Amino acid sequence: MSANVYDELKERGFVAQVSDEEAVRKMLAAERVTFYVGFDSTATSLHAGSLVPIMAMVHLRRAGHRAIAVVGSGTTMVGDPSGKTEMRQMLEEATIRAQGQAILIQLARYLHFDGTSAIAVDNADWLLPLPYISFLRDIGRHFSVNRMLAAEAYKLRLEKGLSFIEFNYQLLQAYDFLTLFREYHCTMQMGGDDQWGNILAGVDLIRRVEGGAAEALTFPLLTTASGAKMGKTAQGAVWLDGALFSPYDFYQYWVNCDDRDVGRFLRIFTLLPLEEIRRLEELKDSGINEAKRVLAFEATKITHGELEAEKARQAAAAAFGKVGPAGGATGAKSDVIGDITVLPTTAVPRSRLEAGIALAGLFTEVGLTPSRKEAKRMIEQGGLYVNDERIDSIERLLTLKDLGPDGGLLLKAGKKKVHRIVPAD
RNA sequence: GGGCAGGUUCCAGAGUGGCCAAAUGGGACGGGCUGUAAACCCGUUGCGGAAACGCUUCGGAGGUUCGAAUCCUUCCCUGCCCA
Repeated sequence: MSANVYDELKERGFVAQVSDEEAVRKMLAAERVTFYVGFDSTATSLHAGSLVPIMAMVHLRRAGHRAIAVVGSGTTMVGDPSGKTEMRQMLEEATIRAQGQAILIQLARYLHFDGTSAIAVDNADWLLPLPYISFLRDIGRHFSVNRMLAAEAYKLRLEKGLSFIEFNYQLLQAYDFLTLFREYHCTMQMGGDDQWGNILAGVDLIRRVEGGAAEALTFPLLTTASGAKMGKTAQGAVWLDGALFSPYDFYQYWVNCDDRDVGRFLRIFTLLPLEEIRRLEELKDSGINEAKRVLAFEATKITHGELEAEKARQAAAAAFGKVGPAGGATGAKSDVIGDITVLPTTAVPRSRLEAGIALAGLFTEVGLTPSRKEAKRMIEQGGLYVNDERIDSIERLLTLKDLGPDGGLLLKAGKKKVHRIVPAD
């Protein structure tokens, strides 16, 4: 059992706040610690932001500790008001349950639940049957409304309105921790920094009710250097589910990160040794793209597997390898002219190509542009390309003549969004 | 339950009968410069149309009017104050 998991986590940037740093460090060095992280069942998939707790769990588990992943179907029915401006949309119980199941399956990919060193539970199992009055008497009496109201997490909501149901969230999360403490001797809860108050409430509750000692650790809420929330793009969340967000796009998400974020991201989202990361951080100017490719490959490998990561890498190399007629300058690395066929592809009936296809429609059809109107606008602005050649007129039709030697052709929207078209008979 | 103030396009926020597809700012997107980065500069930002123009939008439903985001009725929702 490594003596330094805590220090490793800290050095990698996983630690925002800890209840008692010395106690946690000692505990993690001396014994097999059971810890937990909760995940909301608000969607059918987790997104890139959730990788922070996931990776922390992976590190701890590798160091010999026991991980409990709690899917929060019970708490999701209530909704956490912490740091939120508005009340969360109420979801149906069946929906929440189904989403919880999906998330559990997703988590299994990283944690390989075996019932002993990685355990999966759903808090709906113990929260839903709770009897109201005895819950109030046993648990509710330990909570001070005065203190809750003073908490920073509720400040926003006191201005905008906070309903009673949400006000109970903290009690439920604290009760989760108490339950896990009792059932599994779980002594540490981790979560995003916005969960600090909720986690501490659990630590307090364990002390008051059981006289037990438990610890809290939070992760920094990552934002990108440009201020955006981690794991969000203009199109929406960076889902971990390949069906919602393709491995190729996932790979590109990391490649396109801000220079300033590369080091931080390598530490958190990859398992590369720190020495290797430090070496990559030394890269400057255009060399830093090499570090980004490593980041993208490693991160994609963890979420989608090595095969998908490799495909994504090759597709990116193909799309940005500067081999097209328009690419004057030679690309940085001409080692791999990647496999172009792994790019997102749509087959179009040959007859349509014979007749000639209006481009604005086709770009929209394959999802490169949201509407024909937008596609036309982009053509006017010189933002759409066929085989790396700028489309100069909205009259332009796509025909068989556009097919390249490989039998397909490439559509580009902007410099980065690519889609391959192949004829179908 | 009573009183007051509100619900506008991705967000914030103007607009109070025609000049409104709707100011301004932010965001986003495209172009330029670069390194698939940042910063900066230019442009775009409801849908359809090559265009003329048409269509759908201002919480929901109904109504007044030649004409409504703007007026009336009613319903839903939010905030504040009082109970």
